[in-house]
Amino acid sequence: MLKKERQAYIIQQINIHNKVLSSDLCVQLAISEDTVRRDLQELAEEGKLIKVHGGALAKSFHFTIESKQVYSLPEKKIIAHKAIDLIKDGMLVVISGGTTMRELVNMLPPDLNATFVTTNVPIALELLEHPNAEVIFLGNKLLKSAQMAVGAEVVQRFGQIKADLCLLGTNSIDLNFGITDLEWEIIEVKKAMIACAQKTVSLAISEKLNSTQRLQVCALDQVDVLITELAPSDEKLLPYAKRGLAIL
Amino acid sequence: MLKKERQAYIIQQINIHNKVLSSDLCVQLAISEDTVRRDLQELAEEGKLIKVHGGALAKSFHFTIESKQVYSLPEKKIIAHKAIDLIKDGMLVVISGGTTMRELVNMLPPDLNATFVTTNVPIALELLEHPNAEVIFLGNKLLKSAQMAVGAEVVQRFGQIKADLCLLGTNSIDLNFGITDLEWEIIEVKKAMIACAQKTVSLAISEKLNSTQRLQVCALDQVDVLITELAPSDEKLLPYAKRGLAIL
DNA sequence: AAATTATTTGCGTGATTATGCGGGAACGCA
DNA sequence: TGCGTTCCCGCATAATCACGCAAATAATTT
Repeated sequence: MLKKERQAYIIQQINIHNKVLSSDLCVQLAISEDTVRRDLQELAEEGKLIKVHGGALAKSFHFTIESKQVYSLPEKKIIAHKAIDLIKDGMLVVISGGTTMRELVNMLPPDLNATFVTTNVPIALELLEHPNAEVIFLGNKLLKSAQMAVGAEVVQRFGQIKADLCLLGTNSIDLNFGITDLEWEIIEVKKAMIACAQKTVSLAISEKLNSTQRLQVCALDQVDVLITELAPSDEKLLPYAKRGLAIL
Repeated sequence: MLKKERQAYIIQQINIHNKVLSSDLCVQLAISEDTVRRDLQELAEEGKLIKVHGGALAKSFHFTIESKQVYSLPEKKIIAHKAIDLIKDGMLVVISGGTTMRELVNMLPPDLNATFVTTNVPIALELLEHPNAEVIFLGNKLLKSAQMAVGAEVVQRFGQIKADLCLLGTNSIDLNFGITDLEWEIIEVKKAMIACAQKTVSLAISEKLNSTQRLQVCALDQVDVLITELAPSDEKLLPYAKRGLAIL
């Protein structure tokens, strides 16, 4: 990867998030911290960003935006990192929404060549920033609360897809009730996503474990892999492992 | 192999990948690195690409220009304001992309009850913020450069819609060539948008007037209304008025 | 057709640039 | 204060570049 490409990538990240961490960048770009630091320094000298301890900030950084730190909870990063290892070149990946997924898309290695299918608008937008990802948006009527497309049209078109992987942001997962969610229209779409993929991965921070909501998305045995921020050996995850789920 | 052939090949590679590595080229073309470097240098002097350490990048490789969005020009607000007056309760509005449209969506009166159809991701996201708008996203493969869905699927689905209004962000409009644009896939979609709507409105800042690009979206007589930031009586707009367009 | 001239190419040399690593200093947080 | 992280500096290495030169090729003239 060329230096200028890298720096363009950094600028892009800055424009999206208003900040970057050196530690993130050196993982995403697979280069040493020194190189990242040198890039940031160079960009700072050109006035394209502001260098700070541990990373850099956008030039237009108003410290009011600081409060929007919700997105970079370290747990979500851990989860995202684990999930990314499952995505290989050439795969067709179905991906849902949520802040964890945003983090995941953001951390995708730039040289990954995969196709992503989603119905979630912010995720699609984030995916478009990736240099090599092909993005397919299954559209229809958009649901405001979830910022995603829903309805029969979407469900039907998932039926025409054979995906390798389904990455599912999970609100509630439980030993008996499986994955559950709140709104009927969302359930419908998630069901279709699971049905069309060979392998279903549930991404959930540990506090979502053993919680339920009103409507069932799928039974536990339809989930192949469970990813949380905990170590796979954590005792909270034991019951799930016993039920045949792979734990990452 | 002739020098011209080689350079044509390099340009072609640049167009496909947005970059080339010197090391790749000298293998692919079976020539020495020196020759490659000399070719790249020559092409760089002709302004056909940008030479960097280790290879070259496409001319269109922006990353200094990113700050353009920060300053939303007041002209766009004026245009947006005029266009909003055309949207009435209960209407079905087809809307394209661009910063002007973003501004427009942003300025929509909160009590407006209308349905919007779009294929543009940022516009969809912006529309979702509106309390009463119903949003329909016609999805398919997404085109990175325009952040919008393109392809036959989209065109076909526009064919199933009868819209009241088509709001078209316009890159180039000209008396003889009508509305023109750059990429074939975008043209296809815009044509479909125009075809499905009763009334087509072109939104363009005045500097786009009397400019053309390679591909035609539609002839001038297919446009019903032209909106610029200028006063309707401005002499620059006279020729368009004479051709039967309503000027706002 | 032969000779001359101009252009292009490949190679060697040494300079320049890019990157990663180690060690110690500086920083930030508890 | 102490600990972990981040930063800065110098150095080693490898890749890339720039320059001159000579051989090869193409173009032009005689």
